[in-house]
Amino acid sequence: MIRVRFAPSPTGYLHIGAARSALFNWLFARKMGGKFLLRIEDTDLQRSTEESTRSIIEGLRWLGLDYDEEIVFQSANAEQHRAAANKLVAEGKAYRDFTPKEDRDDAGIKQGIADRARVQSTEGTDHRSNSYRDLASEESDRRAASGEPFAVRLKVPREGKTTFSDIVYGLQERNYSEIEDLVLLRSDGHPLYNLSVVIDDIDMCITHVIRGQDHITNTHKQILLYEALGQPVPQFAHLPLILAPNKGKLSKRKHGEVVSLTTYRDRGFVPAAFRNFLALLGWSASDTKEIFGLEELTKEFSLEGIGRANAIFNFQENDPRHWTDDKALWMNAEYIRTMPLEELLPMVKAELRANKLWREEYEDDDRNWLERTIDLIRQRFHTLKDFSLQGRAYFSDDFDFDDAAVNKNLKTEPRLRELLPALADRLEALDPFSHETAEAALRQFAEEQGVKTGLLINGSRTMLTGQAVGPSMFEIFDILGKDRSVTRLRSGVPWFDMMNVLVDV
RNA sequence: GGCGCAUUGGUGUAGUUGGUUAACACGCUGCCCUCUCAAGGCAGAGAUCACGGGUUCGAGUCCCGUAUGCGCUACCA
Repeated sequence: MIRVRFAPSPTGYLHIGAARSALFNWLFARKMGGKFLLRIEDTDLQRSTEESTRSIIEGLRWLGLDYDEEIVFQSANAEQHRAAANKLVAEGKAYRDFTPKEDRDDAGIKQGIADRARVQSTEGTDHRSNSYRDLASEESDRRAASGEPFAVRLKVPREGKTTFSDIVYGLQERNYSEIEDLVLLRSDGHPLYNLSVVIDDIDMCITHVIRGQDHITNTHKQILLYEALGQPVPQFAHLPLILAPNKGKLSKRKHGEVVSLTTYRDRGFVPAAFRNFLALLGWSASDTKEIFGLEELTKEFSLEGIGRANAIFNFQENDPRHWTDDKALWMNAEYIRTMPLEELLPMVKAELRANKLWREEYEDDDRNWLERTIDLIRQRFHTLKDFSLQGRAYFSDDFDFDDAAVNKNLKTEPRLRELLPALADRLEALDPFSHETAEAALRQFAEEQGVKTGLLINGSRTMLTGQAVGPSMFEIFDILGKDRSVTRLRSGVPWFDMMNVLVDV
């Protein structure tokens, strides 16, 4: 039975890279009929927050990635991790290091690594040599018993190498000489990442570890631990990373909200669309298909289809039109206009409700009208937000007029101020009032007045919706109905707004 | 500094065991459609497949080197 896990550390929002890891794990589990488990790696108690845990769970739910079994909180297993480390000490596979802990701040660490490496290469000192490694166990026990603080380090063999075959990257080798005796337990007894991961993965019977490529060097250390513990080593599949447009790391500090999954929910993405986009970052089916529903995705997915090169998440920070990857935006629009209406409806409902545009009649009496309207306006929308923003005039009489639209479609022809109310009179007299009759009436009226139909059409569009763009005008008349159409054509609001503008100037 | 990984048009990717004009999607340009804007249709620009050697009749595909980028190198995860 295949068992995989998604193991985020709850130190912030759910990063889209992590979300993709979760997706790939989930897809693999579902495809293989295995289990997808969730483990919260909250061993860093200072940085872990409950809020972050909540947002991770919410994010997974939003993407439709349900997990099996209970969530495992890594911090709850600390005792077990310690016991494993102590067992390794007792067996002589790990040792106590009584070297006093160095105090280093986060910023100094990267520099410290480089400095130490330089010293090592120029002076030939081996930072890996540790005098406590071969301390007699009696002596070690005595000092520990006397209360002297110590860290526990794994005894990495002097000679040899670790080897594993990564499902994505192929054969990986690393000489033991390049691996430091890693710390398992801090001097305050706190278990460290590599230990905890291995113990928990063993405990959860994980068969395949699918995670970011940044863990590839950790994998060698972890294999050493599996071996020391006498446990079978799982399969590994490392994923290429998702990078920023400058090919740098994608981080919240530098790039802000584009990297947070919740942003996509809040800005009106359809989960299926974003999930589809995410799946295509670093993975592809061999054919040219790109639009995948969940079932298709599950069916087509395979670890072999994952590429090795890091992918760039292409967005332009200071351009609202390209605030995130163009393809993601396109994908979302594609889903909005083509997905089954009954799947879209609940999302639109939530959006309208959040903006106080929802009416209960939409559930029953006006259900049909709602469906027709949504189906009509969704053709041009890019996000769910558009239903309450650009689409506002369809659901409320209280909507704004776009300045550019007023300028272009109304202001340029002052005669419209009389023509449109006159058109309203014609429309009011219609019976029945429909797409066809409205069109015929408008065209005839235009001819009588000696004006272009386009003038009346575009003017009407702006009067009725506040916008310069939108569906075919006669569809709008039909959807809005006679009363609202007529009222809005007679309304002086946009003209009034314009006068205000003029007065202000 | 060391180790590892990667490198196909602006971006995401295809390119089967090496074989004619390097394919698809997004984006971009133009045209058609048209009451606007999309969608859709058509056409197009954009890649000496990072660079340099080599193997071969023939290399994006194999080998070596170089460069660049990224990752790791912590008593962080």
